[in-house]
Amino acid sequence: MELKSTKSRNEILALLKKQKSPITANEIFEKLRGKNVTLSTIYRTLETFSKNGILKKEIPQSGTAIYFLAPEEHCHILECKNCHNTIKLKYCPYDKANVKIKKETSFLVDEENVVIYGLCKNCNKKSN
Amino acid sequence: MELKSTKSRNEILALLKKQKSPITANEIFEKLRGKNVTLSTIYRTLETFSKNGILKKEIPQSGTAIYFLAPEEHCHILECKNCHNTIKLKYCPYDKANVKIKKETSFLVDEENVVIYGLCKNCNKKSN
DNA sequence: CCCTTAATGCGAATGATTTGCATTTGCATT
DNA sequence: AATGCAAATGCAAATCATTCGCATTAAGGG
Repeated sequence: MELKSTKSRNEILALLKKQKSPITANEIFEKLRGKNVTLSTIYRTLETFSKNGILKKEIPQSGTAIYFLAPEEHCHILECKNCHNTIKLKYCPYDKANVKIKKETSFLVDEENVVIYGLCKNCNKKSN
Repeated sequence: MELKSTKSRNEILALLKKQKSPITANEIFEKLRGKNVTLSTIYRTLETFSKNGILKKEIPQSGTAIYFLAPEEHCHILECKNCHNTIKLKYCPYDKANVKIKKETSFLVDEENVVIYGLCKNCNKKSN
């Protein structure tokens, strides 16, 4: 009997569900202003949800953790560093490469990062 | 006339050169105890070196930045999450996959992370 | 040797995240 | 509906990594 249903948790989960791209704890805090949810509660909830496999937590190069609903099965999200739009890949683009690495070096790659950063079609054009 | 040669910088660079695996600012600080190098100097030096392409800085899932000598050309380092030994790959295992992604989605993957985490041969055995 | 500017030391500030502790609340049980 | 207890929350203080301000020092070109 762990994981009680509380107002804060429901708010946070609902927000994450309608969220298209990964979000930080502080952004959640901002978006829930007026709903009386503390930052520490947010952090604790995100931690709990992550441990229970409901959410995925990642630390991008900015250094600030981002959270998003854990995908049902292993897949990847392409996130544009510029506009933050995302594209969900239905397959793992690197699995074959990882098998090759395993064969050559016996090293088992940990496919830990679901989010792959780069530039989407639009932003790539602009930046040229 | 930028980038002066100073005692601190030489110490830090020398350390990084004999370092087999990526290291944090604080670890550098520990290893240079007695050499009179301040943490802020270390951070500033690492920043400077990174900007000048001498070092590469990455933020792994632990959230604490790691630094290492910038590889001459694009390549990858396999780092064991358990024993921290590293294997340097001479090629980029993911470049073909990234070309495929580009073709399919027009998304240009940013090959930002040089370090790939996982388990080496030995540690993989033990963990089973 | 002098001068300008970058580099350093030190401590304080920052930002993200965690923690201690008292209080509240969910929820299973009377 | 009342009770009990562990889990959840709020709040403020603590922690950790990193950055900054500012006075002092030292590189290295002239």
